[in-house]
Amino acid sequence: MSKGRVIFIAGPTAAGKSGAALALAERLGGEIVNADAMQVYGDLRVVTARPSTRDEARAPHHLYGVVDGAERCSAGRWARMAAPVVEEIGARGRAAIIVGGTGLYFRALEEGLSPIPEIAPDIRDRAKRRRDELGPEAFRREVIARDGEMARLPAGDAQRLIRAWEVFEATGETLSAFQALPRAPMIAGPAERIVIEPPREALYAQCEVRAAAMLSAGAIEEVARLRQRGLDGDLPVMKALGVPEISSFLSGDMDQDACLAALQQSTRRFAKRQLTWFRNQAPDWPRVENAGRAVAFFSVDDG
RNA sequence: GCCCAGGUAGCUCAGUUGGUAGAGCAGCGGACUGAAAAUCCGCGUGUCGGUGGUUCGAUUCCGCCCCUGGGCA
Repeated sequence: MSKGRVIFIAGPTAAGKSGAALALAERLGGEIVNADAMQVYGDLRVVTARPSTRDEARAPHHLYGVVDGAERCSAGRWARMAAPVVEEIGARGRAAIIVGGTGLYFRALEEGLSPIPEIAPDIRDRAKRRRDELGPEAFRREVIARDGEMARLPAGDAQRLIRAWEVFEATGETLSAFQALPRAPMIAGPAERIVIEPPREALYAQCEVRAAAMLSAGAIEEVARLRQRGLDGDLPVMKALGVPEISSFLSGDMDQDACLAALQQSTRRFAKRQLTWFRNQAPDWPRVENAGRAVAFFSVDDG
């Protein structure tokens, strides 16, 4: 009946994606797969608004909290985990409902990534050190000298320039040469896709409600625990929305009101960036304006 | 009621010796191939409270009115 169905539910934070996925999983007898870059980390439950254990009991959930905060996930690593999970769900004759706000992850899964070898972490450290010693401008020039196409990147875009540098350093080939190679989708068959895109004002209001709810639901304790691990501030977990803000509160640089305001603002800004991403990078995905419509959208042509 | 001080962008304010105005914050748009809740790039969005007057020209000067603070009664 829902055999082999692969459903993508994307959209900005606080749009109601998780709830839609759960309702749909129950209705279709499906299983849920996380496509959110931060919800993969075990350390962050409250702060990433991960589904509760109660929700997780209502339908199978995959790839939530599966990576330790001391490690780095990545689009590639996630897609390599997700592809077999989706495959297995299909083999069970159930619908795979992939839900999250990380557009790049959906893209990695349906289009594949360029076949670039795994690069040892110490090479990235070297790239960072190199950028520190040369300065942003000279570092950019060094990257361009090896890979002319990287001239499109401004000197400030440390992350992409470091990536280009490390790929060349590790492989002797340019990043753009790899990116010119064909990519292979990581899942079979087309997925049914949707973007939940609520009106801006309503979405921002939801962002604010969510931020406030988080703080009174244990986010502060969660971040305090994370801080006790003494992890490198450069790790992805340390950059999740709420972690920097709550850290400032915990170290006394901000009072709780300022912390809430800061968290609300970064949540709004994040939602805006997501809207921009989907608007321009996924223009052909159908749109609905709220979670309820997303559920209805996939329920109609079931079977 | 009278006397001061103010009314300029969403907010806090600057400024124009008369030529329709600019900062910070907020906001908006864009880029996006293994850190993507990341990392970048770009953009002032305005009846200068209202209304008359003087002037070639008023946000600026003058009159009146309205509003907000503070003071005196």
